[in-house]
Amino acid sequence: MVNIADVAKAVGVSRSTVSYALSGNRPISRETRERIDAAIADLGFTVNAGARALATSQTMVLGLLLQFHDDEFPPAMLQYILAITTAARELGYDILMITDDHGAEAIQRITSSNMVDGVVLLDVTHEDPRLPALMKARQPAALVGLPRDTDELDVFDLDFEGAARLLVDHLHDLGHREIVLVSPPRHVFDRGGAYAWRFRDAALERAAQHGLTVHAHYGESQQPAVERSLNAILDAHAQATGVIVHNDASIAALPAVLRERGTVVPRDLSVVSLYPRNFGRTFLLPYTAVETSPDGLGREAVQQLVRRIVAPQGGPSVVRFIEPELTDRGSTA
Amino acid sequence: MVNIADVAKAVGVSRSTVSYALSGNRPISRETRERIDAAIADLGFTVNAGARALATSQTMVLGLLLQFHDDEFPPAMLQYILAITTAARELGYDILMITDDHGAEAIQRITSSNMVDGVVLLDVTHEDPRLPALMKARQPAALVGLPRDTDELDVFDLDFEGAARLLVDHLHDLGHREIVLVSPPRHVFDRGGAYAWRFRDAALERAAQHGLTVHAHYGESQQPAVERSLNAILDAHAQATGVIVHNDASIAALPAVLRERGTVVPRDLSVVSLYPRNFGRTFLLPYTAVETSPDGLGREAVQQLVRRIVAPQGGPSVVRFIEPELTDRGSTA
DNA sequence: CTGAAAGCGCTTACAG
DNA sequence: CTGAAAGCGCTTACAG
Repeated sequence: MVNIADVAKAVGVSRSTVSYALSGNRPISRETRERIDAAIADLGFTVNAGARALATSQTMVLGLLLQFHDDEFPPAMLQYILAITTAARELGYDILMITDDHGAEAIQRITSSNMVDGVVLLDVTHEDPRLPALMKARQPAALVGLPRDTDELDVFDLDFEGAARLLVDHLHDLGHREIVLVSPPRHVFDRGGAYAWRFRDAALERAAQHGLTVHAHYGESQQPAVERSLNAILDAHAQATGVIVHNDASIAALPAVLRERGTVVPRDLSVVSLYPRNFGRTFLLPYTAVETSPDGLGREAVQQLVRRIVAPQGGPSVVRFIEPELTDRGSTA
Repeated sequence: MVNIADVAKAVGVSRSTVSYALSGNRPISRETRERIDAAIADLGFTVNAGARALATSQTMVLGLLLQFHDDEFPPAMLQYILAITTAARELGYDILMITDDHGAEAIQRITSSNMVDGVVLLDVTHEDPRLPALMKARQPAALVGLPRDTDELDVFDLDFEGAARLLVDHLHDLGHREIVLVSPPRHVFDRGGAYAWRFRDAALERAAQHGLTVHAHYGESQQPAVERSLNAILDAHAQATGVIVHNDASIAALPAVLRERGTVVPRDLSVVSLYPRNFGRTFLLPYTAVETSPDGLGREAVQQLVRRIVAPQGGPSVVRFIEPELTDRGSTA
């Protein structure tokens, strides 16, 4: 292992000079700087991450906490992971992936041992059991998903209420009077996935204002139950002219289900939904939809987290709801 | 920050005694050990990861290198990530996720700075540009995917040749004489995804031995091209009685395509494929298939990597091909 | 069974 | 513009 002392010796300067040349934290004469750079390249020197972390109390690593629930939709989760990793890298940070079942313990483990400078929490629930551990940690955090109590927390999420209103309005404006809503599975509600009821309740409320009839149902998240439940729901409401699908697994399965039923969109049924734009690469999703943005959400969370790391007392906590945007793909009439 | 000196002071012993109590690397009297444990719990002490890494030259972190190509199938990739992270955790390691575009530089960066004790490489290609950086690294590696030159490398992959033979034999034994093969997209071949041609070439060879006619085609990886290409391929070979799909995106899209075409499996067409068992949770995949095993593959790779870390000179390099297993789901006749 | 001390490889006030 | 030295928080031979 070539270390900073080797470089210093090769150049004939002190270790501190090499260190300052590395960090730029004090002026170095052009000549010594160049000789130092040359020696570093020559010897193939790289700063030892552990030593630097020990000296500076900064690891340049962020923890990413996720839990792969059964109802999680793999493509969505992967998109979050990639977006967060990329955003972090752009700011000079690496990502420590934590998928432990016991998130609270994992947070305690990586923060108290100083393995990370901050933490990103995915899939935050209403009463997220990981939050107490987070509050005790020295390091700041950024959440994706809305907890009940947002005090002192930086939170990022889609504006699901707004998205629901946008979609209900869209159907209402087109003249639909009876619609079906396919929500996430019941156990998403049970475990506190606030996005599920935030969307549903806002949709129901808006529909009531419009005098619309809405049949709200839990969808499923795993095949073959997804198809079965979609068929059962559609069977039960043959007179409905529109459907709002707020359920990744269900919207992915919908095209095949509708083909099998001989239902033509939008002639026989209008369909609107809510999913990341690039799901369309993996699935055939020709539906008018509000675009959730795992990329944007992940990126904003990371940026805010890094801001906090750099300036721990940098302003009040933020709760940011991404504004929903509707993309019309002609699946409504 | 409470450190080991604080614990030592609280108990009235030396720092080394606390350290040895922590590691168990030398006998400690029961009484002192208990008082140390109590003090640790009391003060909420946790070993500082950076300091330990510096002292031991071990980080207990593994690097996981992946690149999300356009042709990558999200559910498959996520499964690898989760399997590897879980397997690592069971052995006491955390995962540093690296998704950089320039894998070689990233390897150089995390290994030379000693951020990781070893590296897992996903999606290894025939002439993988990351391998030179790997050979230069102090840390050992485990590859998932077969490179041209496996010297000194621990490599894990499915036995794609065996899988191809198994599927060809299966169709042949049922009396099929003309079959279609849907391979990964052309650019997977171009960039050196050896699994693509290993499967195809073995299938063609076996078919020739049997006197079967095989129409081999590149499939696509992104919608809507996936459906379009499947339809074109099926149109072109209406007389074929069986199809082998070696392409995640295509097999996921196949049920909808066949419904649309009015093709009933296996009455009109026999279908066999190759995909991870639990794709069936996300997609409706009622097809007889060889089960690829991202979980098993990832786990074996991690276990071997950790073995190497613990015993750097521990035996010759291994190239392990997982034996293919056929699950009959009745999609052939 | 336990302690004093060197060392891991950095950074950064302190001095000049 | 540069150097000598303390310190970050551990581990582990060396001694007893």
